[in-house]
Amino acid sequence: MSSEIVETRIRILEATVRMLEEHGGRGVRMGDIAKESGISRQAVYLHFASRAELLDATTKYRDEILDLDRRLAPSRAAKSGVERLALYIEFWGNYIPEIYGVAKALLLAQDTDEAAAAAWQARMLVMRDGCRAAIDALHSDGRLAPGWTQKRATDVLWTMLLVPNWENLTGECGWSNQQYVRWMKTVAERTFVKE
Amino acid sequence: MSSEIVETRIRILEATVRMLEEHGGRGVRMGDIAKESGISRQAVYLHFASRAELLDATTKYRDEILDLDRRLAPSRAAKSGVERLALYIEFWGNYIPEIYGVAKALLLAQDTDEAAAAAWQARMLVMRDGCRAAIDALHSDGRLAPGWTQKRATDVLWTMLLVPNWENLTGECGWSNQQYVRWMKTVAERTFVKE
DNA sequence: TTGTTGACTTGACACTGTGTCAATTGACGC
DNA sequence: GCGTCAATTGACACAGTGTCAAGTCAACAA
Repeated sequence: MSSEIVETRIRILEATVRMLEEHGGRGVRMGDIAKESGISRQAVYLHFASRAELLDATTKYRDEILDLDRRLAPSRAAKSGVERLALYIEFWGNYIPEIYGVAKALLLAQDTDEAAAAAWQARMLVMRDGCRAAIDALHSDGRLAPGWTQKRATDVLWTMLLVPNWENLTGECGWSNQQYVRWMKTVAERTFVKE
Repeated sequence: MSSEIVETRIRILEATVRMLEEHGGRGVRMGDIAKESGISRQAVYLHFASRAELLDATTKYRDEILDLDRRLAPSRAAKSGVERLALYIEFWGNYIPEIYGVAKALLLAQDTDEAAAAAWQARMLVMRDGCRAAIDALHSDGRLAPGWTQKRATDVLWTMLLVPNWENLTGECGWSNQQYVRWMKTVAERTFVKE
């Protein structure tokens, strides 16, 4: 039955998430994932053509499981640009730690793997859309600080929110995630909001 | 003569810089560097124990050649905290493109190489000192915006200036280096300077 | 002249991880 | 009983780093 195919596929995806989250996205090999799934290494390749494809599928699976859309709803429903900006940063800041392992693996695979780079980039462009929407809302309210074009402000907000920055602040600098969210909001407000 | 040893060593370092800058730090192998230096791959290992050691030595060599100290002088001589902050961002923003190839290679090697990770981290901690000095100067002047501790402001400034952010803005976002410098100054001033 | 030293060369090899291939097993439906 | 299909097993190609051993070659010294 094809439901068994699906079952194995999902078992692989679950195993991948588990391994990557456990090891912070580093040093997890195809063989490790196979072992964790309870199947042979080659069987993994029956379901995913390459490591990049597996990682890509895993991020999408993770978004589904974590109900990305529901999490995005508050920022989308915001009544002002200022609120939208704050809620988007809050969403993203709380989302990163939940996807960090998988995201990091994809981020690392970028260096050697064309397909992984494309998958990560696509993902980041989706995140950029959220930034753009927040900046646009701010602009519509007439609250975008003088000097910024919408494109330029979006670029900066997007860059600020990139995973390596979260990594540096919560890792190297020892911040809690709550601090990250609070201070990114502060920086974004001081930078982009008029008055 | 030992001057010949030095000559070969420097030839390797020069070749490494050339190759890395030319290829943006990606896909340059020990064999490529050897070929570019006009020696055998094994001869490279007579001078540098590992790829990480070579990359580390190359960044230090690059700093020397580019006269890092002289470049840092203006920000160190600044008469106010506000000026120091601006001059430090200007220094760093103009320095990154000159070391990008080598820096990127070290950054990439981090994933697989413990020693490379340590070398990069040490380098970034030196950069952090510059950030701390700027924030401290701002604080001494009583111009650090309310809400910031010196540590927290340093963390944020440091993170903002990390290479991946420069990479994203000048690469993905298509900014010129001049724009990078100008807008990072703007963000830093709005974020950290009182009034 | 011969001998030593030391940088460098050449070629083989170990190791790791990804991805491929081919032959085989074993369960299930018909 | 027969075909189908997921999965297994084991071998292998490939890339890149790093190691090892034997040999070359020039400079310098007695």
